[in-house]
Amino acid sequence: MSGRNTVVSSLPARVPLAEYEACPVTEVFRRFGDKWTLVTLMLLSERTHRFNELQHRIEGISQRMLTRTLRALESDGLVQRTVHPTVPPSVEYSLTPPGRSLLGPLAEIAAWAVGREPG
Amino acid sequence: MSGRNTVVSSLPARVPLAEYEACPVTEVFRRFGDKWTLVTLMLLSERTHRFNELQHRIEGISQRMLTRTLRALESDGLVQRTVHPTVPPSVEYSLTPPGRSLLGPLAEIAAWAVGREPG
DNA sequence: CTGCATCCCTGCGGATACTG
DNA sequence: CAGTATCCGCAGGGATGCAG
Repeated sequence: MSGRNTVVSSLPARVPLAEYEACPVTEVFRRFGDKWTLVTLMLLSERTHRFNELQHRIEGISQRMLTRTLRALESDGLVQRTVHPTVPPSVEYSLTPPGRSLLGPLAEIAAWAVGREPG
Repeated sequence: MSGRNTVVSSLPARVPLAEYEACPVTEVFRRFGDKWTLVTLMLLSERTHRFNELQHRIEGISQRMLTRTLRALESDGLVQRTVHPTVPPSVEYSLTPPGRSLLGPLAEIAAWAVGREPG
């Protein structure tokens, strides 16, 4: 949407494609609209998890997708990855403060979604 | 996530795939994570639009995708489609009350997204 | 004007096998 | 244990053409 965002500010007569694709709000939904990001984030909101823990708690996720999901969250600065150089290696994932700050707004959406559930 | 939602309630030891996919919160993000739904919704939050108006205001969208996007929003009950049987036909799209009720939560996400923009 | 039908291309995501 | 590499199918989405 606008270079800032479309949800808050008023919209131009014609929404430029480039700006829309650069819109941070759009970006958020595209990120969390993928298959595994949301569950992963929610599990991490409980507590720190090891890689294997996550894989066992999320039914149906493959190693590949868990890795990709975590890497994406990490590069977004929402998740912190900590490697313990033991043998065998142990890697812990936890939410960063920005990651936690998302939980509030997320709960808003959740409340809305749940509120219109069946009827 | 859980049959209700994962964001609010506590998570099971193992998140069942079926329940996660049925989670309304997940569903919301998947819906709005697609390419055109968010802009469309935002334009409609301003006022009622005709099909052609929308297509001209959203740079880069194809007829096909605008149709699909609107149909999806309609079947979600977020958008109302009104056909005026004139020649040539005229079709108007507007937000339903449920559609409007989404704007608040959406603004929360927007604020969060904008808040962490560049730095 | 407002669509639907068709073709095609790309990227998401699953399955499997291999490494430090 | 925690990944990476490879292959591959499928759905999202663009371009174009036709229709009521």
